[in-house]
Amino acid sequence: MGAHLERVQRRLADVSDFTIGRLARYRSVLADVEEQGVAYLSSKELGQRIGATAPQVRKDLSIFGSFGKKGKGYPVRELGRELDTILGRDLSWKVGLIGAGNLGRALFYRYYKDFHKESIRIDAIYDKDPDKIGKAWRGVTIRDVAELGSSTAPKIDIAIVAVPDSEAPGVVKRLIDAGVRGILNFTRAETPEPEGVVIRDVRLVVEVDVIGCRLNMMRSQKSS
Amino acid sequence: MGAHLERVQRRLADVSDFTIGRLARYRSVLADVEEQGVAYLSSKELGQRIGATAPQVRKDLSIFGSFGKKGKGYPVRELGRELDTILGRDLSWKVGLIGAGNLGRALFYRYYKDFHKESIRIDAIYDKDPDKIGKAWRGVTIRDVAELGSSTAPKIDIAIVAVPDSEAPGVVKRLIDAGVRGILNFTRAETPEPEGVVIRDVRLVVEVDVIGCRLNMMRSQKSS
DNA sequence: TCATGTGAAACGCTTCACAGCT
DNA sequence: AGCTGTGAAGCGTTTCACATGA
Repeated sequence: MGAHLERVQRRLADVSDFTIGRLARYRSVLADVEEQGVAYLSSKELGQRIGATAPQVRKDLSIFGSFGKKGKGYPVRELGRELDTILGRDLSWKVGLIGAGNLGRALFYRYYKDFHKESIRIDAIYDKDPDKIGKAWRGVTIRDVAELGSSTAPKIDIAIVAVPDSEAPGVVKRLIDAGVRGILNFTRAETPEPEGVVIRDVRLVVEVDVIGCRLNMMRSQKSS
Repeated sequence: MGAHLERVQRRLADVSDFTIGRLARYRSVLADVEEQGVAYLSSKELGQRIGATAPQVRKDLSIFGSFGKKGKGYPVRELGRELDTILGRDLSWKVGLIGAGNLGRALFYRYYKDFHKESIRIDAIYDKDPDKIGKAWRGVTIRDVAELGSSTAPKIDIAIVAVPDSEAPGVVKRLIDAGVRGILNFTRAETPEPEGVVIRDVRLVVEVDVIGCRLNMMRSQKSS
């Protein structure tokens, strides 16, 4: 393993999810501007694209090394590749979708559409409905969730969970037993996060509640 | 306006989105346990349900008053109503969906299904596709986005944006012009957040990247 | 002059410890 | 004994100011 990669991985250990989220968005911006033929981007420009300050961008990137050229900015292409490594994208994780209902289908096609730009592809789909099992979306066959973890089933690193709320706890348990270590959960279910497993939740109702609360807040400030 | 409500609104002013997000989840838990006939819940129990510590729960709730009974815990029903007020749920915001594609449909039915438990209902849908305009989902008619802001169109407080990425900037601008003050964005687009407007983003690709990065991190820790 | 990289300060969130009530 | 409410401490993140280099 190269000395550089080793340093990246050591430093990665104490980086927050906030920072990682921003790194992911920097990468996405860089992919966009690279396509447009831009060679250098300053921390200010990069920050503006995602609503972050210039010092924030510099701090984030400086964790892993000195990629910028003073007086010029950051080399778009080079920094993009660097972020691919930092984010672990070069390991090309296998992403699986659990739940082929309305939401599952929507997510599948969103990621499918983004693939050209974002290089994240769902390459396995699981459901428990016999009517769906055996069908395929864009060439990806829908398999029986019961197969999960069996030797015949395709291996998954990251699972996107879009099953009904009531089934989520069981599904998550099964995923973890099957060796899946990363889970993106779209259900209301609260799932314990065992050591060595990464779970992130997208809570649709909470998102709307937070917005409603902020609006409530603004209303009362104005009227006082 | 009552003195109590006034105090809630003053304190709301300097509360973080983290706290608001937890308040929303407490409310959701309380709705669940109220249905099961539980009368009191301790900060410890409430926290466990969402993966928060007991002191965290107490701090969060103490911002707005003293709702608990020492030695007993928090009265489920009462605290639930209180959180409804704090979150501004009693104002019953009008929620609109922009974009009636795969993702829009999925979100519509998710919220529709949750309505019984969560009381968030999408009551207006907009799209630009002539084939979709005029159709209805569960009795909610799909209208032309061009109508947005016109006097004939139903008023929206909070918009859920699920249009293609390329159209998002224009749609968001139009929403703000039409007086919408809360936006939940599911596209990759980066949109400036003008004073007085609340925007929250759900970035599907970033979520997967963060998980991938954490897995990368764990891998290298183990192997060293 | 322009923009990076970075230690130090500022800020905000979470945890802790314990007083106080039932 | 059990659990809440809360000031203070601890910890982590962001911002700032400036030294450094092109």
